[in-house]
Amino acid sequence: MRDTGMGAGLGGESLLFLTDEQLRQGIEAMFFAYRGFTADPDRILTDMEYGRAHHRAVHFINRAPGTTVNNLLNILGVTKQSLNRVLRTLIADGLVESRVGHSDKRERHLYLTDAGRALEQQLSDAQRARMRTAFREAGPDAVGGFRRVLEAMMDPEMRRAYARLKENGT
Amino acid sequence: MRDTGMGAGLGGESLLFLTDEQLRQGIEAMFFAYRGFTADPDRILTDMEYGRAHHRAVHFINRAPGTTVNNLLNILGVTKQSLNRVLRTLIADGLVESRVGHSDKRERHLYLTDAGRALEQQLSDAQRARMRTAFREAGPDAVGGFRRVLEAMMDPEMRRAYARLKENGT
DNA sequence: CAGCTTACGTCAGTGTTGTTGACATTCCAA
DNA sequence: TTGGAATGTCAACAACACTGACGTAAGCTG
Repeated sequence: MRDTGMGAGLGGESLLFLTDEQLRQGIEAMFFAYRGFTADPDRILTDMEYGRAHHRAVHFINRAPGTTVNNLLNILGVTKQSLNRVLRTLIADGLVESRVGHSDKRERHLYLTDAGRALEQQLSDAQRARMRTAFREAGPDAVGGFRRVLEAMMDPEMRRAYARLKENGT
Repeated sequence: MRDTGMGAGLGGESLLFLTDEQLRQGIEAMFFAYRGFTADPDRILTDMEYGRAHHRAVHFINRAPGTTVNNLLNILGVTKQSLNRVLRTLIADGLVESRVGHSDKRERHLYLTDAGRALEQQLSDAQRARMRTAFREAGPDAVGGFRRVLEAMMDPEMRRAYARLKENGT
């Protein structure tokens, strides 16, 4: 762990800091913030035939074009049957394209079509706008802390998936 | 907005900071972290007959004992039909008590029973443990940033609800 | 008091999203 | 080549959200 990196002088203070009340406030902050986080895309999606699951699929396909169903499954943390229902409608509506794997024909590689990219853009614009406002309001210093705490809150497996996507984007 | 509060000297840097890539990473961090955030209570709840909705109800009733149904509705952001289904089972199972209002007899005031408090304790222990570990790992400085960004991400209405609960806990 | 509103509960119907179970196809290795 | 593992699809079901409609009790107001 990185506890030692905090310096000995902070030991007492950090213990004092983590009162039950502070932790409870952190929990509630996560709850309320996540609501805000999903509110804008949700509004857009309900007008269409889609839900939050479609948003997630579109987001990560855009993020890692050519990804396989199995890979997407691990990232999203749902069963393949659940994902498949979503993918089926997205493919039927011409937002996602599924190409049979070249080397392994069992695999399907997923890509956004132009229409899919347009939807992703619309959804992500709304979500990024809120994130941008929040980052600006909280100040540059806060953003690092925000990201560090969130990363530490992830399950190790998800943490690795997150890191892989970060590299992807660079 | 509070943009001006950041000082003129940070303008360029903050603009540089908020690249699309940074924002997308923030979005993905929220997604993965929220999964971790709910994972432990979810595991406990599936063993019982309950779901995440029951957890939320129990959490906020514990947090604001004597709260009314209407108040809880606003905090949770669900329909009364949806909340009622949850409350009905919790009351039937003896985890929540519903008392008719003293001054306004239309209102029902909600309290946890001893059994309800026990469940809340069990769930919140797990969730707080993860939060504590994350806070420790990220360091004391990060916690402030974490909270500031989350608060800025909330809808104004939820922000007020959050602030009210914070005062409650003090 | 009469009529309107508020707070709460409930019944019925629907949609999204998760689950398990069963199955087809493809790959690979014994 | 045969059997097992991996990948993906189809079908049925459960949880939990939603809307809409209705009923009851209590408060408020003219």
